Amino acid sequence: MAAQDTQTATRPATASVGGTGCVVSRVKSRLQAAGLRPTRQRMGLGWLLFAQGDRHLTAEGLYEEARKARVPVSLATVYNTLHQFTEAGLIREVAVEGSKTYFDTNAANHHHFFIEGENRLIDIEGSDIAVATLPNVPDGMEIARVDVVVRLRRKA
Amino acid sequence: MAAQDTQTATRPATASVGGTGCVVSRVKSRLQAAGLRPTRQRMGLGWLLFAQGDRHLTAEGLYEEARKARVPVSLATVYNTLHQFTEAGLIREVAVEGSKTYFDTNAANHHHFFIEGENRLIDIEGSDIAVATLPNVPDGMEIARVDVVVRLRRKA
DNA sequence: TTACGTGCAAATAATTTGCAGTCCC
DNA sequence: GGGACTGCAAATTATTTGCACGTAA
Repeated sequence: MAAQDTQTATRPATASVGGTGCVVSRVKSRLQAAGLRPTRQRMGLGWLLFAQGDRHLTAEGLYEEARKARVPVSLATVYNTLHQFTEAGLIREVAVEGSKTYFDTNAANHHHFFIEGENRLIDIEGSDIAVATLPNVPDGMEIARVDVVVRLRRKA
Repeated sequence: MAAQDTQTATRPATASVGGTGCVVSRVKSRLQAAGLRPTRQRMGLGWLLFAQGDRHLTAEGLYEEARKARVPVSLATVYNTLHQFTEAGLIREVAVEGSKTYFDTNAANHHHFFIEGENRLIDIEGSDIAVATLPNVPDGMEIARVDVVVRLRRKA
């Protein structure tokens, strides 16, 4: 069943838990649903992550944004929080080579363009790509996820 | 054209440059074709990399093998050499999340299984997977490569 | 109150770099 | 011989951890 999910990019249902319409309370609800206390830092980072549509960022990047947005938080907490959010399924890590780890605020299955040289990620719309035939999976294993990265370079 | 290559996994033509049949001289030829002096270290690492079929390894891993095989080489040189080989197109980096960088001795386009928990990579046979529809590429860009990683987990 | 969070600084882990000495062409 | 290559150790970069203090339930 994981195979089919690969082709869709719908938001997870949790996006509207406790949907009062207010972004802040929605962030709060998502945290609580994940068993995380809605502390000032987590609320602030959650706001930055979820209030602006789908984004791809690094821990450093989010830390920088938090500073600009006057969210009082340390870099270590940004790392901790990103991992907790990932564990909770609110965001996910994107597998790209390179030293830094990128996090994607869209936890639903979808794929990416990766711009070589710029180290930038762009979402690929769900309907624009599909994995046709899936390979035989080794015994005792199942597919957790299928990641597709289309690497782009500037045309000559 | 990059799109179609995605589905094939044939070895690159360079694999047989100067093919006298002897593995050592074949490694030597490949290095020279890439403009790299066939030094003892590069020959040794080239042997380890190419004489055993397709492999996926980290710098640390190759260093360890070199030690066991009595190839005198330092870790720094292993890193340098892996990057030079990558630049020359003899091997390639595989994009998987995690701290370590994996190198693949098969530089041809093909895809991978990634075993979660074990951090292990397995080749997917070229014919077993295919990307059906490719997305529209942004203006001025072209596809450099398409990477597919099928993440596997042990069945419950 | 009290367990969970957070900040800071120090610790790791992977990788890169500077430079003196070595080796291939 | 001379530039390319290598080894070592020190430097960098990204990330994690230990521990004292703060704060939500």
